[in-house]
Amino acid sequence: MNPRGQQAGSPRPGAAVKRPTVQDVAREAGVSPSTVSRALHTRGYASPEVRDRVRAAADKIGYVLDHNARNLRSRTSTSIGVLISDLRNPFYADLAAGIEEELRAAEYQMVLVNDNGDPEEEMRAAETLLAMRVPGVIVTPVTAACPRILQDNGVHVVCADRELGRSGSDVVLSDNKAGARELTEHLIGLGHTRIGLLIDETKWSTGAGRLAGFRAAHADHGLEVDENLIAFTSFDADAAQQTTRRLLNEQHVTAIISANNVLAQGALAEIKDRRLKIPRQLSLAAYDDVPWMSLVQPALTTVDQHTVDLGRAGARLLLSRIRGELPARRRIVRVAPRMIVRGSTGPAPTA
Amino acid sequence: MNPRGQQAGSPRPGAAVKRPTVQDVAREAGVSPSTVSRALHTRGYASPEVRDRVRAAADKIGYVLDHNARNLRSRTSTSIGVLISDLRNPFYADLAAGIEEELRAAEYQMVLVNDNGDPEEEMRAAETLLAMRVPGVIVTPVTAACPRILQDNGVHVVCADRELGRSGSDVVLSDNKAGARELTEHLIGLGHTRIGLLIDETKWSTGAGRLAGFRAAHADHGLEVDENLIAFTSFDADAAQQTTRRLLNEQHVTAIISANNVLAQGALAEIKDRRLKIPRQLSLAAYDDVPWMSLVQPALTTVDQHTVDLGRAGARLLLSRIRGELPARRRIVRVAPRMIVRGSTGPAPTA
DNA sequence: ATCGAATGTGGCATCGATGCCACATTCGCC
DNA sequence: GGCGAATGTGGCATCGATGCCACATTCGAT
Repeated sequence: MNPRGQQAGSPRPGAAVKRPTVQDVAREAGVSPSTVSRALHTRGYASPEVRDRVRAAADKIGYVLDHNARNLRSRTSTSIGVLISDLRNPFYADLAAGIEEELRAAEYQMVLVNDNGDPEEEMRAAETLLAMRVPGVIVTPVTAACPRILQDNGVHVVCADRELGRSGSDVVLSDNKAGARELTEHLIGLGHTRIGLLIDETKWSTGAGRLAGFRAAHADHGLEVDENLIAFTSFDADAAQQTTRRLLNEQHVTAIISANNVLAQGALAEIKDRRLKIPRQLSLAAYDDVPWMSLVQPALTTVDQHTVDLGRAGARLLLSRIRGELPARRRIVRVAPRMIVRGSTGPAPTA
Repeated sequence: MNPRGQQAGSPRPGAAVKRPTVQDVAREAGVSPSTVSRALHTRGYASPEVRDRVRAAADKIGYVLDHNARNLRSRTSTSIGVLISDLRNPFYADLAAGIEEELRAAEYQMVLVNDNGDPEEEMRAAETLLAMRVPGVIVTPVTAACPRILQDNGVHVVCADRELGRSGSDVVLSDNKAGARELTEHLIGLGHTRIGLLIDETKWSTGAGRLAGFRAAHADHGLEVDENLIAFTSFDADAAQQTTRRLLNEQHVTAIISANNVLAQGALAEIKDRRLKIPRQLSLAAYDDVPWMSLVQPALTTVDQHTVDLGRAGARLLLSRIRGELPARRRIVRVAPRMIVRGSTGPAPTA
C-alpha cells in the first residue's frame, strides 16, 4: 500500500489530514463500500477481479484503514495488552520481545505497560486495557485481582512467569522447580553441602518453585537443608548485596545460588568487594541467564529460562485462545529451562 | 472505578460481555448521555452535583469507557507508537522504558513495535500506526521514508537517538560528539596515541557524531588519526569480536573504544580469549553504559547516555507537540552524556 | 425452457461516545 | 420588574467500517 503516496504536500503534522475512507475507495473503484470492505480484508466474498480493482483504487488514493472504526463496529481489536513489572530488567524485556515478535507475525499490536510491581498501577493499567477493548492480555501479575477483573470483563488472560492463586487463567511458566533442582544438584555433585540460596519471594510460583527445587535436590541426596542458608532479601541489587554480606559473615557457605538475575548482581558485587576467588573460594550460580553473565570473569553458571521462548509461547497461547481454538479447560504451558555450566562453579574447597 | 465490581459472574472470557454504555449510565443517573460524557471526562460543563451523581452511577453499573468509540468520534487517540529496533538491546529497552513512564503519567498508551532494523518491517509498522490513528510516534528510524510517510499523514514524529536526513521532525539526541570526544580525550590524557575505534555505522548521526568526537579529540591534541585504527564492523557482537581480533593482529593499539554496548561485548570477548590484562596491556572503553559494564572485572570506563532520560525527553517533546504547545519550528533536544571512569582504562603501556 | 442453487454485490442499520447547537433556567444589575 | 448574560443540560447528527440480509445474476440440471 501507499498512503498518500504521490501528492505528498507534507501538511504540517497534526493538522488533521482528511483521509480517504471506504466510501472514497468505493467511488473510485465503482463498487459499494461493503464490497470494498470485503475486497480489502479477505472476509466474505469478492471476485478476484473486483479485489484487484479495489486494491488498485485504495492504493491510488492512499487509503488507510481506520482501526478505531473497525474495532468499534466489530467489537474486537487487534491490540493486545502486555503488563509487566520493569522493562529495564532483561527478563521482562526478553519476555516482551518474544511476545511482540509473535504478535507482530499475527498482525496484532502490543500495548506495553510497566506496572513497576505496584498493585495500583496494575489495576489502572487493567482498566485502560479494558477501555481499549483488547481481546487479550499477557500479564506477569502482581495481584490476583488484575487477571480477575480482566476475565470478568470478557478479556482473555495469560499469566506469564508466575501463577497467582487459582485464577483459572492460562499460564506460561518456566519449570522453576526442575531448573533449581538441576542447578542445586550440580553444586552438590561438586561436593558442596553448605549452599546459600539468595531469594526474594516465595509467595509466587516463581520463587516457590525455585525454593522447592533447591530443597528437592537436597532431599534427593539425603542432605538436610539448613534453614539459615535460605537468605531472604528484597528485589533489588543493593539489598541482595547486603544479604550476601550477612550470609557470608554469619554462615559458612561454599556456594551461593541466586534466585534471579537482579539478586545475582548484588551477590557478585559483594564478592568483588571481598576479592573472593571464584570458584576456588566460593562457587556462584544464578537462576535466569542474562547476557552479562557470560561476560564476567569467570562466566557464571546459570539456568537459562529461555525467556524469549516463554514470551512467544505466551503470545501463541493467547492467540489460540482468542481464536477459540482451545478447549475451555485452562492450559498450563511449561518451558523447560536449561542449565549452562560455566566457570563460576567448581569443586567445594576442601576446608 | 469498579468495572462489573459486584455481580462478577465470571462469564467465560471471550464471551463478548455486554458492557454498559453511556446510555446506561445516563438512565441510571437520570441525565442525558451528553451530560454523562461531560461529567466523566472533565471537558465541558457539568455541575459538581451532577458529576458526583454520574460518577456514582457509572461506578455502580461498572461502566468502562470505550476508547474505540471515543477515538472514532473525536478523531484522536491516546495511543502513541514507539518504533525501535530491538527490545533485547538494553539501550532500546531503556529508551522505551523512559518513554513509557512519561506516557503513562500523561495517560497515554504505548504501542511498541520492534522493526529489527529492517526497512520493510519499519514501513509495515508505520502503516499500522497510521491505521490506529495515533497522534504521534517516537521512532529510532531506519529509513527517512518512515518519518516522512507518518508526517505526510498528519502524525507527529519524534526521532530518537538519531537524525536521518533533513526530515524536519523533532529529535532527541545524545550529544554523541561531546561524549566521544571526552572519552577519547580521557585516553589521550593517559598517554594513548594509538587508539582503535570499533564502530558499526556512520551514516546516521549517532555513529557519525561519535566518530566526529573521536577525531575532534585527536585534533585538539594535535594528533593525526591513523585511518587504519577506525575499524568498521557490523552491528553484532560476533562480528565485533572478529573485527577486534583483526584490529589487534594488524595494528598496534594500546586502547580500544567501542562505539556502543553491543560491540563492546565482542571486544571484551576477544580480550577474554586472549587473556589480555586490562588495563595494563590494553585499555577498553565503551560508549553507552549498560549494567553489565560495571559488573565485569575490571569495570568498564564508559559514556552514560542517560538513555532513560532520553526516552522521557522524547515523550515529553512529542506530547507538547501534540498539545500544540510548541512553535512550528522543529526542536532538537540534546541530552548531555556523562563519562564514567572505571577500572578498564589506565596509562598507556610504556612500550 | 424452467427452476433452484450458487455466487457475488449493494443497502442499510449499527457499534458507542461526543461535538455542536439550542434551549431552559437562574442570576445580576439597572 | 425586566432584560440580557451566564450557566447547565438535552437532542441530534456523526465519526468510518462492517454485519446482515436482500437481491441480481449466472449456471447447471432435469
